[in-house]
Amino acid sequence: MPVRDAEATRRRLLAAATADFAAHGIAGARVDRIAAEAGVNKALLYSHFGDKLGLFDAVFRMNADAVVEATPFTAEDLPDYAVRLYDAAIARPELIRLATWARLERVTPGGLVMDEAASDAKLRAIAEAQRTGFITPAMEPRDVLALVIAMALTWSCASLSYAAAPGDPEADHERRRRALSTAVSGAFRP
Amino acid sequence: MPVRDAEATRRRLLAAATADFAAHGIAGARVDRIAAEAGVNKALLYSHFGDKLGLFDAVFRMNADAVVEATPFTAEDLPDYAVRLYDAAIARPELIRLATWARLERVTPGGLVMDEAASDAKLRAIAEAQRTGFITPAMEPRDVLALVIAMALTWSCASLSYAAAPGDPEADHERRRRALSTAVSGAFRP
DNA sequence: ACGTTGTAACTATCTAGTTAGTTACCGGAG
DNA sequence: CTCCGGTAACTAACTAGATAGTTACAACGT
Repeated sequence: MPVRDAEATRRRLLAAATADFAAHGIAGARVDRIAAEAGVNKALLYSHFGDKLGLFDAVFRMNADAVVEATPFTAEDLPDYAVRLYDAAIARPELIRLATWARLERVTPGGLVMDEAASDAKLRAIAEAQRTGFITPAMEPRDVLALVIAMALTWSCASLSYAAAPGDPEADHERRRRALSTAVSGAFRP
Repeated sequence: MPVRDAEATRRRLLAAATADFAAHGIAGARVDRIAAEAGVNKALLYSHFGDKLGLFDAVFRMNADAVVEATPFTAEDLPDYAVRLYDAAIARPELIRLATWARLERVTPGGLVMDEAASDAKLRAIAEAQRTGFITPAMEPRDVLALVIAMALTWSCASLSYAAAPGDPEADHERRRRALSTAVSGAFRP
């Protein structure tokens, strides 16, 4: 590999920035700390990303795409989708933190993580599952989707009720998965 | 009223600090801005609250107590409790934001808003409602409570799925209340 | 030779927290 | 009633360090 590699530099910056923004938020993150952690000169960071906000947006977009692609949506089996989302949120808390910072410090209302296309596809799948009797037709698809996601993130690191600790015994996780599955199953039964 | 009133000064500081912390978080809030907004000298702020974190903790405790007392818990009617919590979250988004900042920047795992006593009382009420057949005994009370709260906050300003806008038409709120009520009702049915 | 990649040092501004001193209030002595 | 002294409430100005962003210049590779 070459001594000079703009692409690799960019990746190192994004990795360091992801960690720092997830830990401290936009206002709390430090540009010098990120550059030092990445082993990159600060001026180089600015030439790549413009400013601190530009760096945050790049970090957020990258990670939001990753998480959406990582957990495929199954409208005809919402409990399973919820459980997989629970696992993803526990396994990668920094993504949840990043999204929460973005919500608080950047975009105020509306959708956040998913783009229009990803969201639309899920909504259509829910409508179809309502027609075929997997999901109650008593709610609008967008409310079904929002509720399932909220339920899956009940114990996430940004939860206002009760956040799971990283070192919780597997039995706790298993108990929550069962509770979540039961609750989702009942909540949207036709 | 006296020209000098330490208690009134304290209240003005807490009010200004609540607004600033809710808007910008701990790292983003500015001590000078808070003092100026309250019309209080900065040194006075420090004599009252020690430092920035001390001020935040005072602000958070005050508001957390207020919200817990404002929405009484009814284990035998969880859908109604959820709807009242939804309304509270929409009406006072700054409380939700404050709690979310606290979660991200201060306490990492475990409970957040409620103290031991308030939480215990709710958990016992849920256990009782499980015995009397209002709530499924298939889940532990703590999971029931966490899930209900998470569901009620599905559209709150800190939601990762879809945040309600302040100016949403009443029809949207009504639609969400019905969806929430239906979902909660189904999720914990025995 | 020349654009891309990289660096060290710098600046202007901001920020939490402090200090040394001033003013209103209040209870008691005269 | 009024003067006095102590104390609590309050203030202007300051400090030391941090912070985002810039500049002028050097080295690499092709």
